[in-house]
Amino acid sequence: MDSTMADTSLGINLNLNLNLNPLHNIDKTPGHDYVGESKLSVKEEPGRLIEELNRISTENKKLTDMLTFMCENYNALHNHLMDFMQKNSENEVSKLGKRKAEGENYGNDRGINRDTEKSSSDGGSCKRPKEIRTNVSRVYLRTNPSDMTSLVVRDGYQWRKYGQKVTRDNPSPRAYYRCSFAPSCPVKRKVQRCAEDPSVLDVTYEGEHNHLHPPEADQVSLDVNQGVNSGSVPGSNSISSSPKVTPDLIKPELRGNAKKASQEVESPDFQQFLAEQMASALTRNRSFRAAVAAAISGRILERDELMERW
DNA sequence: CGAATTTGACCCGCGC
DNA sequence: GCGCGGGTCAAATTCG
Repeated sequence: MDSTMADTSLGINLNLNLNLNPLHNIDKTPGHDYVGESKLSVKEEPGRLIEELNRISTENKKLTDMLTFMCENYNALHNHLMDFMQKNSENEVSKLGKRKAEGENYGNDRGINRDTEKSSSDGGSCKRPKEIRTNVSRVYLRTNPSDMTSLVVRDGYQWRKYGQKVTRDNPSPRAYYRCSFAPSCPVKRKVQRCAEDPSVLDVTYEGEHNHLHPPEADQVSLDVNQGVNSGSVPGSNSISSSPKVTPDLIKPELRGNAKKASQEVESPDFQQFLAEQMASALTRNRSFRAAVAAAISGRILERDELMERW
């Protein structure tokens, strides 16, 4: 989950009411004159605190519910996207015909396996059946129209380019990358500009990462050529409207099983973790920080005006 | 100077 | 068998 989780595109409006209790927004630091609660008697204080605690608890519960709801929506959306992408890649394979479907199957360690493949086919009829490549995902990214030559796509993983080719059906070259984050990682990536719309990059991922996603510090949001909007492509097979492209190609065993995950989601620890993650994601979001800053400064100004009137 | 990228050569499967 | 095209290799070059 990243900062995009806070996106209103999920159809959820997180009304972070910063004016819940204006009294508590007032700065209580010793250096400031504070006029509000000091008039309360010592007897009234515990009751008021309990009341306040209850209010916060209720609020916390509401927020947790909203968060859970958002997560459910996100997961549902993610599943839809994956189904959609899988269906499209299947259609593509059938369209491209037998040759391509088979040709892509053995792509991986082709050079290494050449001999073994040959020897296995020497027997004549006992050719090794070529399995259908299932872990192929395709992503389209809109790039900056001012830079139509670069094929750099940042998705958090570390890629090493090992080839470039001009293909027959597309005048723009296709770049071949291998995942170099882990030496043994078999994942490959092909990047090519769309023939119809050169501002769109067609990124094909093949295989499963046998390692976890690189640490947060190494991750860069997928802004092709830095600071460029990625987006949907009308009429394309699959779309990437998320600022980060992290195809779900990590081996299932690394992902953990779904049942365990759902149990974890139920646990209070996870709920707290989720809330923390959300908070962290929100605080990383520039526009959110700006909104908070504006709201806080608004409150401070409001308080100053009140103080002046007093 | 080491790592990453470029690029021409090569390999292999497929269609004719 | 030959040519075409996609994919890969590896030496040369560039970059930090």
